[in-house]
Amino acid sequence: MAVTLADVAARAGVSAATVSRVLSGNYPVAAHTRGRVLRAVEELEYVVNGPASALAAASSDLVGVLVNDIADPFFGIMASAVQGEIGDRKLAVVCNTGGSPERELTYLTLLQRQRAAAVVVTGGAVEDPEHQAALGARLKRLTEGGARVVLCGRPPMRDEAVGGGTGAAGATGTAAGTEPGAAAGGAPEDAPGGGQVGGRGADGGIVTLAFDNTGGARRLTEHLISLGHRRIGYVAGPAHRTTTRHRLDGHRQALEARGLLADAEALTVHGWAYDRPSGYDGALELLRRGTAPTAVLAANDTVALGVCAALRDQGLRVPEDISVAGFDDFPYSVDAYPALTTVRIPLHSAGARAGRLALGREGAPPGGVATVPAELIVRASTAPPHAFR
Amino acid sequence: MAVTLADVAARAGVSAATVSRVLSGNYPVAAHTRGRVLRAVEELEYVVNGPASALAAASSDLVGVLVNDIADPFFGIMASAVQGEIGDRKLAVVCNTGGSPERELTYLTLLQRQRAAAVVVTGGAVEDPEHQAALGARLKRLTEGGARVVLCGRPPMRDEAVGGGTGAAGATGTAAGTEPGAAAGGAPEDAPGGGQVGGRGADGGIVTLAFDNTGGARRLTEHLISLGHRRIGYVAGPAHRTTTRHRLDGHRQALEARGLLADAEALTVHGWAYDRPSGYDGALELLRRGTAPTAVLAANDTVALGVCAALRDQGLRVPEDISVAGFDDFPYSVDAYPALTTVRIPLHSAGARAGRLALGREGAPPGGVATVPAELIVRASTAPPHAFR
DNA sequence: TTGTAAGCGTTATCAG
DNA sequence: CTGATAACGCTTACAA
Repeated sequence: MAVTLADVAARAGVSAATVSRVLSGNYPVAAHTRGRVLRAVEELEYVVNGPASALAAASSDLVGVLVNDIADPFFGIMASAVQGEIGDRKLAVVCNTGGSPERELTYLTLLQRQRAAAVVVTGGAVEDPEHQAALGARLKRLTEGGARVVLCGRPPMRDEAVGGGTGAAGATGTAAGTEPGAAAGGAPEDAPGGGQVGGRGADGGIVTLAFDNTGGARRLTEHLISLGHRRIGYVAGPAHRTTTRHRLDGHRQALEARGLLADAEALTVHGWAYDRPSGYDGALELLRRGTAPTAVLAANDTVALGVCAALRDQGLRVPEDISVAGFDDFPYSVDAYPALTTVRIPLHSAGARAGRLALGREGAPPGGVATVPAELIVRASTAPPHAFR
Repeated sequence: MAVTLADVAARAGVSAATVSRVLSGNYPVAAHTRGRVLRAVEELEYVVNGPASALAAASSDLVGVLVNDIADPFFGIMASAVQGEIGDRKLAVVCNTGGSPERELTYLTLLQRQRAAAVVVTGGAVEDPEHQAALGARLKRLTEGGARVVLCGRPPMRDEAVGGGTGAAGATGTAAGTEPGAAAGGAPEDAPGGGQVGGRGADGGIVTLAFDNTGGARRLTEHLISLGHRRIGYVAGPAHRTTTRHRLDGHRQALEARGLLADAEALTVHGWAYDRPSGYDGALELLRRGTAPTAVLAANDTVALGVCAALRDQGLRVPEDISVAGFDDFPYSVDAYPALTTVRIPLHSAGARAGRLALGREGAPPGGVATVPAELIVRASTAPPHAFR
């Protein structure tokens, strides 16, 4: 485990500096000198010492990607897209937080330690002010250290959390609430307009790609209502997470607009995760609670599959007896039985954009925040309720 | 972007060496000294400089994970399991090779440059001797540099490729062929017994977790034959990949045992990838080729979903008109329509084991090679052909 | 265009 | 148990 720059230099009959310059390629070197150096590199099978060069250059070619679980398609697709953008020159360090706030912080510190060039944090945030503050602090340190930070799939950090910018450039974006459409339904937590981290352009600001979870959920519930459903169950994701709440918010906005909000509470259950068992158990719980709903919304497609399985096991047909809808439009949702009505979020393109943003290959959106649209996809798992047939 | 060890040392009124010792914790330090140091670290929000310590210690805490595509559940599940094992102390660098040999090599070099502590290479290998040689060379360099290398989901490297061990310890394992059961069917390429990289115990040898693709495929085809199928189509994966070939091998072994090998060739098509479109197009192609098969086997579950979709679009019912089976038993395969008959490979536990092996937390299996079993899972997508009903 | 030399921030070896 | 002090291998002004 040897062969260093010096060895190559010796072999090529040049100085170490020259070899370094040839290898990094950002400095003029005579063609024939470069040739000799390159040959020496080949012959010696020289491979740069990453840590050493990172130390000297005060920068590494690592890009951190925080995900809940890389095996979950929601995160897998985004991570894959990020990876696709950063290509061969940078390396993606993916960290499974399992949705744990502590691990999120731990990994952020680990990435800072590695002097990561950028960090992409994917998926919803935990809505604990304390954690938000700690997170903001970590993120701020990261950006101060020169790392680019991109949030993909969660709302922007509040200024308080991330400790204000240099002042001047930190323009308050145009969005009124945490998420588009949030104002309409009046989720109390969404409170004050503004107060978000602005896009300090290409310099160290945090850039956010928020998902329109609220709007998507609203349209989904509107679809169900227009089909004739009045009692709509909801197997939500884990509580205290932005994704869970925003989707619920959208659902409730749609209900409220039709005066259906009254029993929303009784028709909602929270799962422990965005997984199939949560859907299965949630559906059973909903069925247990007296008058059954005519339709069930799930936290996402995976949960919806669990809901369908539970319903099937109870002898109920989907959508004849009860409609089911998911969220996210995972690749396999079209092949499920029945094909899932859902809300598509362009995870791949969002992840790719996050990757470009992380590399600085794309400019930050105005205000540092962009919203990724969510599109209603109607398939076979939703139909009018019995009464309407 | 400052605060170094020296700063902490100054603040705590000790030497840099002491701070280093407190932080790495592997050296006796007086309790109260440690306390002072720790407080200083807190106050200064000190974060170790990873590259610097990696340089000085000649070791990093990065573990490389090579996958075709992290968005593919086959790889996502394994990567997640690896990640789960390495936990917070090591960081997983996941590299999407897209199945490209060049990128595989490139990433291996990149990981060597980072002085990765270990590398886990997942999924099938490309069966090009030239590439195998290049790959062996890279892997050898890696192990020589002290990195642990684990192959998960592909057959062991040949000794030639990886350039023999120190001799003595490189015992030839007990397996006879590249994969268990391979000998029975007589795939010519599987040729000579032995010749594999032995398990040099805990020291730098390459450890392999091979999947029993051949055995699984054989059992799957036997299942179909026992159902009464005689014309079995096969939408295989990309050619020249071990996974593709081993599964095909198993299929053919089963056919040959019943004298059904004759039109196997005409009933086989190769897709471009292990994806849905390949399944869709492959099924169409199969239908186009004259006498339709009564059952179709797919390269994996994702491909099988594509096959089902194509069949459905052609007005054929699965399994009434034609049976379909997949491979891998992805989480959603049970929820597909119809629920997929498939072969389960315990991807999660295999990945977890690979992770432990990579960390040296688990001893290498005898011979350095272990085979992960594959289990036939019969569900609704396979049934007797018309003639047998 | 190329060489020289001073760091970069830790770890590890030796004394004390 | 603690403190100097060399490495570690590369980058980058600064010279030549």
